[in-house]
Amino acid sequence: MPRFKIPEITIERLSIYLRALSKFSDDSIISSQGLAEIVGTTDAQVRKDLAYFGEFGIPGQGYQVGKLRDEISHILALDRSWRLALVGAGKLGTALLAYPGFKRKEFQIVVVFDNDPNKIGKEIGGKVIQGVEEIRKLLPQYGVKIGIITTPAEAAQDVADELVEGGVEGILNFAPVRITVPEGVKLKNVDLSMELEILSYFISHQIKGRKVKYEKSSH
Amino acid sequence: MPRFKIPEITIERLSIYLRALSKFSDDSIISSQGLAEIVGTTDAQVRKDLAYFGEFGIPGQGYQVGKLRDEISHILALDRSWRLALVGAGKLGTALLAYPGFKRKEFQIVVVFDNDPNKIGKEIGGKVIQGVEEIRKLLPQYGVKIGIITTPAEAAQDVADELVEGGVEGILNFAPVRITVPEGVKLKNVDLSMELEILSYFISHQIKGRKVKYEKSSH
DNA sequence: TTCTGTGAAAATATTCACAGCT
DNA sequence: AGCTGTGAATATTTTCACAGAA
Repeated sequence: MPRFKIPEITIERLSIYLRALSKFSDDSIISSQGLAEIVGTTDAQVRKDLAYFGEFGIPGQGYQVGKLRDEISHILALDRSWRLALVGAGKLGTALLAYPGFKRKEFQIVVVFDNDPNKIGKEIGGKVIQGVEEIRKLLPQYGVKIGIITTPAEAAQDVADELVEGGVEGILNFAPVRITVPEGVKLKNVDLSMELEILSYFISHQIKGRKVKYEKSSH
Repeated sequence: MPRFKIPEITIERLSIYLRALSKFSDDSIISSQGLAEIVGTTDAQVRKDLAYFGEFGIPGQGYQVGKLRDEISHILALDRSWRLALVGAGKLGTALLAYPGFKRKEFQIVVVFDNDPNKIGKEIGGKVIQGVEEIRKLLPQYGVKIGIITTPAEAAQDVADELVEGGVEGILNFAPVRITVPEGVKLKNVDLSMELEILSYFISHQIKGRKVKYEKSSH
């Protein structure tokens, strides 16, 4: 099995498998086919994805759910606790503070920053909002390794730079703008407009499930 | 050029190209290489993506920004107006109502639903919150074609079913659960936890930019 | 027998490299 | 001279199909 250069899509699927497994009891057994059906892929795909990392299954049986969950958690490094910083205490930031997926022991938002003097010092989700100029000083103190950007587009690059200065190793960017980070920092953009635009494309090109040929707008 | 079966990744990139173009004036010219550098891909990739849909460039020159923007907008069906329904008037829903990417003339949230009797009848973002049992009746009246689910996980599948009954052609699901929809309805899951888990994986496997081989947790 | 793990084959996606247009 | 559009070559990802383990 390959040791690195695992495609991101495989990691995404591991995450999906993990969620699907949560519906089963630890000591139950699930086959690659069973798991594949739940998440909408093929049995071969499931086996290939898992086989990158080891031999977790029992031939003739399948995968023991509890063990598989532990293995995937370990692969995704979810058997540790990540400390996160949230920058941008607006509506989206507030929503994320309450989002179930962000309220897990593996991912804890431990500091919140904003640049609005009216917000600084106030509490949000149990955290006192800090000024953005404190980022690079406070991140090491809080042991933050992941930063979440929920600022307006204009501020995003500056905030990213500060987060990098503060020593984060990963950034989740919700601001609707592409930002750049140095090598060695992992950046994930979550672009909500893009998702809508993709829907827009597929809806208008798949009307009634038919294959519709593309029509040029001009010439 | 192919007429259908365009990979989703190409559509994603078109969306990214479109955003990158917004920084330039309509009558400026940009080369595939210039665009590629901004969005972090290759010139060949840009040309290939665009060539699926037509010949938009000028050999020896590049692409005229205004024209290219119009063409991509047309491909993505952004030269029309989509009417959306939002189900789940919680924090995330409220945040989305205010999200810049969702406040464009192309995408208008025209109705909001919730199942909380305390919320129904109240206003949010200028819309009166309707009860979820009204979904299938009201969607056709409002001309809604896209539904956004921001409910808790438990409610998501039921809501999706209602949206489908109401005639939506696309669903953007923010609930942290996989849902299923019939053929002909396009589903996009936005899984915020997954993004964090991917970061978790890459950070812990790329420490100091080194290739670190994976260590099995057992055996 | 059933289902895993995995090479080999097939399908997709990306990159190369260049003819031809401006 | 410079840059597009595009077949051909590569590279990557998925699927097939089967030997071997339980």
